[in-house]
Amino acid sequence: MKQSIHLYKASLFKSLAHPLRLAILDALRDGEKTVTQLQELTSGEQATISQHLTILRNHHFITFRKEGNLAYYRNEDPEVYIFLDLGRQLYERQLNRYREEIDAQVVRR
Amino acid sequence: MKQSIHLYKASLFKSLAHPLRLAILDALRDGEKTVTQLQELTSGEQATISQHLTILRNHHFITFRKEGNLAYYRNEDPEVYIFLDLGRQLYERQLNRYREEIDAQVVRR
DNA sequence: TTATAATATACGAATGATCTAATATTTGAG
DNA sequence: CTCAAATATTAGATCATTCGTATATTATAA
Repeated sequence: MKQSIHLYKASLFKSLAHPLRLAILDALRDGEKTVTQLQELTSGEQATISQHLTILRNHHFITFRKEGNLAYYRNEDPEVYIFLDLGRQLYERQLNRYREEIDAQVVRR
Repeated sequence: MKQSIHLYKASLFKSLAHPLRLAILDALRDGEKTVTQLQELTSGEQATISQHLTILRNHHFITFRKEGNLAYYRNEDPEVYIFLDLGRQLYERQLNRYREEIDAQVVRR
């Protein structure tokens, strides 16, 4: 049955379906960052960031190394960016469609 | 900054992050289906299906036509399938691991 | 007109996700 | 050892999503 596939895929999408987690992944596009740096880049609370990092780690999108008392996080699966970028295309197509609708309405008057 | 993009993308992912909605989209791969057919294919409750159809409609992934008292739903944005398939391909290894976990849980009940 | 089938909607209950605040852990400095 | 900085974890409160049940709507048939 395909139900387990749908469950898995749903959990995959869910893990990406949060603005802060997307911001974190974007911030890690150009190499590793400490938690503090991620806090500054995304303007999220310390505990909140840490929790979202855990979620992304659990899904193997990111990993980290410890150096002293700093944790350097980095992307673990570059293909997630292909995925995110394709999501961007979807977004843009829908935006264009929406614009066309608006334009059509304006013309009709 | 990019916060609104992240918000939008998150809502996009969220709209796909449900097993039943994924099942519906899959069922519509080979052409239009009535709500009753979708109910049978996905074994979801009538009201539940209808609610999920509304969510997918709001995101312009699907649309429908009315014929008599039947509603024929169909895909509105083929690119969503490229997106769904990419997710599948890229994470198949993880999927297998996860599927084993789920199946093990199902068997246990 | 009444009845029935197909679908949609409304709304509260249940469930799940996220945030906040407090506390714990680890490391290095002094 | 004690302290401070960085990060993680926990518990409860809050918020969002989903589901179940009931009701509404619409089209058709009788």
